[in-house]
Amino acid sequence: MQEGSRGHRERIVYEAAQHLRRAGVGGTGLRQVVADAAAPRGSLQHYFPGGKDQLVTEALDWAGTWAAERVAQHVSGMRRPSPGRLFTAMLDDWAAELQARDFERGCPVAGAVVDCADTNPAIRQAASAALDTWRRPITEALVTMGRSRRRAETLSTLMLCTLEGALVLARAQRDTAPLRLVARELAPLLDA
Amino acid sequence: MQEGSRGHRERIVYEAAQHLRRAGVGGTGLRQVVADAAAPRGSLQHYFPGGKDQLVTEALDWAGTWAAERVAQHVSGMRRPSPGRLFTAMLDDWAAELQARDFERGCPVAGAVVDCADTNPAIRQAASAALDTWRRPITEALVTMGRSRRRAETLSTLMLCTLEGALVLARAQRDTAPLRLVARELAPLLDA
DNA sequence: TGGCTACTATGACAAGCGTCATAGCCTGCC
DNA sequence: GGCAGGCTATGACGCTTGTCATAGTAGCCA
Repeated sequence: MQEGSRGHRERIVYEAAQHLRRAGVGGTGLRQVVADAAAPRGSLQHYFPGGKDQLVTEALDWAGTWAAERVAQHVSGMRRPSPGRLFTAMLDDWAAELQARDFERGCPVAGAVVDCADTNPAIRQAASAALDTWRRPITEALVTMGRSRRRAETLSTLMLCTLEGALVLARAQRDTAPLRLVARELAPLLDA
Repeated sequence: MQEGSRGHRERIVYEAAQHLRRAGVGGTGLRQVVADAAAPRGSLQHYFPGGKDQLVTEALDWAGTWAAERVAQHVSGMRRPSPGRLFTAMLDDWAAELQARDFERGCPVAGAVVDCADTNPAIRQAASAALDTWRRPITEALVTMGRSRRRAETLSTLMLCTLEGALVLARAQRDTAPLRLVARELAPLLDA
């Protein structure tokens, strides 16, 4: 049953990430996570002997690489690539997700940072690493689009900042308007 | 002792807001709040019969008006006002705060949204209201600086989005670089 | 067959949480 | 003086949390 086991482990990590998106670290209960993952409770201490910290850390890792892959998909799916178009695609993606799930889930990294940046160094570090993982493919794409590496790093950081903040505002007012607004306003600057 | 009493109430609200900034709603314990406020525990059920929800709501209200006043101070303190300069002043303010407190505290609104947007309608609503309270003086200032009202609304939203996101990144990597970066990048666009 | 390993099951633990009930203080007013 | 009411003190409740100890099961390999 190695397949089933690894399935359990992966499902737990995935479900933990989804819980982070919904209610942050403090609002994520381990019993609920395993229940939603349809995994046995015993798997927790078997696969994650490091406890909640380990699980949250792995969830952030997973989220970072997932976001990076999503960026790659956007890049490869663009007919005429440009920084502004990439940014717009990412924002559209998030807007659709928020809309579809009734603003239930935001960004797991934000959830971790807001709850743990000052209280849990390991989780803070994992959140920072996840942001780097997410930002790297964006930077690379911008380089491919002709920006200098230095400029690309700056723009990718700007994109992530604006995206994260727009997510907060959007969830607060249950409206995707902020997402669309920042895409519209920033695209020209990114393409300049 | 009416002074002392009102002092207690206000200190509790203030301290609750500071706890929100540090660890979000889930990480804020009421016993710790009253202890840090040097207030008696009994004041909780006396002043806040609505429980934690009421306290968090009032803390967000307080934070919103505080932020609005801070904006007004920045505006009135600027020799040659411009949207970009206002934005830079706000970001500098936050950067200094993060630096001084070792990245301990972020934005209370973000803490509330990330933890409660999907689980607590009252708090989500209070967070949204706080953002409006914060954004209004910014919008008004931009109108005074010659922008159309419609344009001012757009720009103030953009400013808040970027600020909130930059705070998340800055706390994640314990570096004020994102704050300085977005100020530098966005100022020209705001002044255009 | 027996043992070793991977995984699961379950109950218990201490700690913390928000909330509430109850009683006591202390001041001001009649 | 005596009563009323704003405020405080304190203990307890029920619940949930993360963590752990312990036992149990299933499958592979010798």
